[in-house]
Amino acid sequence: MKLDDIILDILTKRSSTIFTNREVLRPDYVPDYLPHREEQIKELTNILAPLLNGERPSNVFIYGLTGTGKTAVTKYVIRKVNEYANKLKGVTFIYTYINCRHEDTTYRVLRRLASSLNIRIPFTGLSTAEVFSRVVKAIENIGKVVVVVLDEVDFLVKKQGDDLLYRLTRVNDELAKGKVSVIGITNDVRFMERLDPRVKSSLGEVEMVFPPYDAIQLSDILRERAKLAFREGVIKEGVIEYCASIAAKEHGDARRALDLLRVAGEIAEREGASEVTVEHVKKAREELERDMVIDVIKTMPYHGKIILLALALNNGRIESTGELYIKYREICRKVALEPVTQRRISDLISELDMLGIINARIVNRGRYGKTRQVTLTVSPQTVLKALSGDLRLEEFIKKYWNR
DNA sequence: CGTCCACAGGAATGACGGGCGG
DNA sequence: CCGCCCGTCATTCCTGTGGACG
Repeated sequence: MKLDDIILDILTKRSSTIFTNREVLRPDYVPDYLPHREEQIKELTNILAPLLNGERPSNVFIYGLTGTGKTAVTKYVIRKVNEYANKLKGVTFIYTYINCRHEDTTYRVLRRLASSLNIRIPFTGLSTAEVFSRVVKAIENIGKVVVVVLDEVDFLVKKQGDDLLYRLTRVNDELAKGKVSVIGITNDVRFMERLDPRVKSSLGEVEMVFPPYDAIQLSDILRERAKLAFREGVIKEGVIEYCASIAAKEHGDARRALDLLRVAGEIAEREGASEVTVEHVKKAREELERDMVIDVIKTMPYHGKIILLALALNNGRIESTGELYIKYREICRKVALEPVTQRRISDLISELDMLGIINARIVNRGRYGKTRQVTLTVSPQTVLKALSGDLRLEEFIKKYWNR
């Protein structure tokens, strides 16, 4: 085959035999139709309606597990309100969406907010107080309502406290012209308990709860998207239901279901298959797990990796923090690395737990103390594979595991 | 029924590297 | 270029705690 032909071949294959538009399966895509969220859409629209007249809507606090449509509904409603307002009377408000998982410090959140108000703030170098006052000044100058959506706001509060929330919800007192309205989104059940009562009352002017989807609702969502994403007839019988049932077991997470469907499609395409089958979904599940683990491991501090290694070499389960610490020290000795303290290990365990790669359950063994029982949520093989990117550990694994 | 285990996890602090304004 | 501020990793010291054991 001539090179030209090869290139042409690849390019034509790109116009996929499986997908018509895979973008609609991506987690940040906001569809035009959100099944089973009519109630929430109505309620939020009601709350935000005052924006049409340039009035400040109540602060809203939205709670719901991951993949229950909190973000999609919020973005959707704001977009609609904005379009409608623009048509009717021009720009009546400004809004900014900030994901606090990525912008997890007061400073970074403020910087994001600032940039949506068209003021430039350096990466670092200024005090947060200075940035805050610049933002306030900008809001004053613009003189419109600013809607601040803080997604996964628990990340911010966990790290930096609720100071920023307090000040944002109070800023209206010092402003003559502009106004701020905060929409906080979280999937942490116990988030509200940790807030200062003053913040609690102002942020929670209105509270909304998004219940998880059940398997049937997930199927509806998937079918709706599959219509847009796939060529007709490529999805085999039972595939959608299978994705839905997996996701339903994992607390009704629609994002998870969509990921499974998308990756299954990608695998089918890679294999040159003409249909997406249940087998593809199974493979997709494994691939997603591997990707997640690799991602987490890459961004873990070195000693976190060693903890995972210790866990993997112990069949993914260890009965107490103390025991894990001993195993950890053993590995450190063998790879000639200075171990960190148990206190630090404790934090690393928490971090891994939060990321969902391990399960750390607190158990009370009475006379024998209180500790955490740690279980890997992914297969040890996956961890070992992910870890083999590291030279030092790779050598260790070869020596003590693969013999 | 009080003790006391084996930790959990908060608070304070510090070393270090990176980036910006001046 | 300096000084300031930040985020990250880590240490030290600490107070809190559910329940089996004596």
